[in-house]
Amino acid sequence: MKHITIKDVAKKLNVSISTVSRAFNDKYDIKKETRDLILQTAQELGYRPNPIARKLIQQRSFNIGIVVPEFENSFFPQIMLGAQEVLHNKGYQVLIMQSNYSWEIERKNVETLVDNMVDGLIISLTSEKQNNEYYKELLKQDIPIVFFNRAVDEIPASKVLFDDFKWALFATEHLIMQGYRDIVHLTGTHNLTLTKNRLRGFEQAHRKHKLPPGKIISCGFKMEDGERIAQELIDRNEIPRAIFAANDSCAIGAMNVFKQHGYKIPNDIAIVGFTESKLAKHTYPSLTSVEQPTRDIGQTSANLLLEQIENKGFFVPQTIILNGRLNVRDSSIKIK
Amino acid sequence: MKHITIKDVAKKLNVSISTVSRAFNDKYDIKKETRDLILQTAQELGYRPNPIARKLIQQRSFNIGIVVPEFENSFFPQIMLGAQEVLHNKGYQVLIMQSNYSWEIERKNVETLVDNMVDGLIISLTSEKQNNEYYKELLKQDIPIVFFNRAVDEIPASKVLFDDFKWALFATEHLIMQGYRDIVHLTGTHNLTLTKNRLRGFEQAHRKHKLPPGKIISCGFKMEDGERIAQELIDRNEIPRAIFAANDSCAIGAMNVFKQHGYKIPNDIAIVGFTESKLAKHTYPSLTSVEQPTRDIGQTSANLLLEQIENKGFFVPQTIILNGRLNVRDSSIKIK
DNA sequence: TTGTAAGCGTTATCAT
DNA sequence: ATGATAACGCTTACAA
Repeated sequence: MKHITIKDVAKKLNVSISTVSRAFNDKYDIKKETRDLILQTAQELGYRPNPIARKLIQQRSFNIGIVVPEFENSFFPQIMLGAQEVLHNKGYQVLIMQSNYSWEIERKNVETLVDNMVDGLIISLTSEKQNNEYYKELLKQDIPIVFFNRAVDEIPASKVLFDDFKWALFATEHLIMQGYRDIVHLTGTHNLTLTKNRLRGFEQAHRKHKLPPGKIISCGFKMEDGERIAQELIDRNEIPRAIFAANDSCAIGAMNVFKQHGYKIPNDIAIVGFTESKLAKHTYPSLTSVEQPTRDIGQTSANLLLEQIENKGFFVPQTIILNGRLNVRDSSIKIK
Repeated sequence: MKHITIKDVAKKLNVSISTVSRAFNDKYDIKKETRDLILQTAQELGYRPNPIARKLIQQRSFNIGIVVPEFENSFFPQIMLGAQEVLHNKGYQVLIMQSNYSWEIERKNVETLVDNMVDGLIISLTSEKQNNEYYKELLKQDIPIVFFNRAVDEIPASKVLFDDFKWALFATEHLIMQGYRDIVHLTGTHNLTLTKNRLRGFEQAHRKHKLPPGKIISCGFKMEDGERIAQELIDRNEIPRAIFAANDSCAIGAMNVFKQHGYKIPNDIAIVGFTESKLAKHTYPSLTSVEQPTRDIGQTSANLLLEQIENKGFFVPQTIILNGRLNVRDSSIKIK
């Protein structure tokens, strides 16, 4: 079955295709009656202007592309919800792609989106090294991009970020204030800026409170990472009094293993996570964690992007840093 | 900055645009040397064939659209991962859109995807009523669609489903075998086929074991729904001995409220959920639940779609029903 | 107010 | 093996 095109409508009414086109694009002069007639018969015929053809000529699509590493952890989904809200309101449709934490796939994703002529991109980087030149090239071609969550200084684009240093400092301080000493930090994936910043916060907290530096263990962001580290600590009989993990998955993985081995949380080991996951509230005991303003991140990114789309050519890249919250729960309460 | 087009490459090498085009589409005759030369200079110039133009003429895009209600619960994300795996392997890119449980947005999503000329669609319906005529129309236009999770009989398309009846029966039987009586079923969202099927399974289990019919409470799929129902039961002092909830969120919501009021799970109330969420393993106590083969659902849907794309015109809609698993955990263990 | 025709960046059908 | 040229479905000067 063939698609109904502008020609079919034109033929049916014995008008030119430009007239039909005009009926669908208010900005031109056209008699009200003809327009109504055209719109009506178009509807009857089931005609919808083909946006592919439209894109080809107008070079814009009213589509926005979002690329995220995954959406299993409700962190990215919530951000996308926030972004979608704003973008829908402005008449944009949102195309989402996931990179699966692979920079090659991320690259393909972005290319696909660009190929589809999205008007702009919202991206959370998977790698801080691999695609930088490519992104710079896109930016040079005046394709609006906003990065969030993970970004790279050398890419001159707008960014929506979180102050990992500050909140890691707060999270660690919280443990210190509760009276815990001998705190171990389980770091995130190696080499990531946010990993480094969370680590810096951890260290700064110790300095600020004139404590000897805390122990640092390279861990990772997955539950298995936390499980592995906990097992190693148990095997080596080096049980810390408290743990500050670089994210919730890792914290929960460690917590589970400790629990299985009979350790009580927080009585034997207190634990604090980072980047509030849906799980934190529901684990036993519930997990103290730093919450990021996910919805706000999405909205802010979208607004920044829209601004950039509207002032294409002469806009100044902005970096917005949003605030979070420390949700104190049972895993780190003060023990008597 | 202007986009580099086929013309730029042609001009640079003093060949016709058709030759350049041929270099990019193996199927035509072209001298190896010219092709290599063209490909190389194209690379240097940063030229990539514009897929929009390509789509316009070829009427295909090697893009597949997936529409889901949400991706906060890891259920849909895992399915998409499975689908993406298969589709990437076959050279397709995957565009994802979320309907937010609104059939209007779902409609817009599908329209956007069709407008972008995706070669096929994988959809989980949000409503079983609202867009049916539209989908039938698309199918008539030979647009390949596979529905999964939620589908409607009257739409003649391929479907990948789960046997809700059977697994609700198993789940309920599990409670019965553990010795629990006075079981209450918290149903899912009203009017959905899967809600009805889970309910039927619950009832059938009672019949099969010659028990008086269990109590049924209309609940919903959200955590708040479960919380509300639990609160009502407590207020009315109608504490059941066991609960079979239509999904995990609802089960967990109810469990939390009961726990807050001092009830022990499963000693006072046993609970079984449905459709394994990531949470189930981590709640306290851990939640017995029916697990759907999410990854398999995604892969199967993708394969069905690819088959359909390749045999466009004459294919027979298939319905594939996949198997699940009951993960027995602490919330429903036998009490002494 | 409406029609004509050029053009968006490709591919595909002819010739050559 | 390569080049002209029509076509894909639409928008938009320009002409009428």
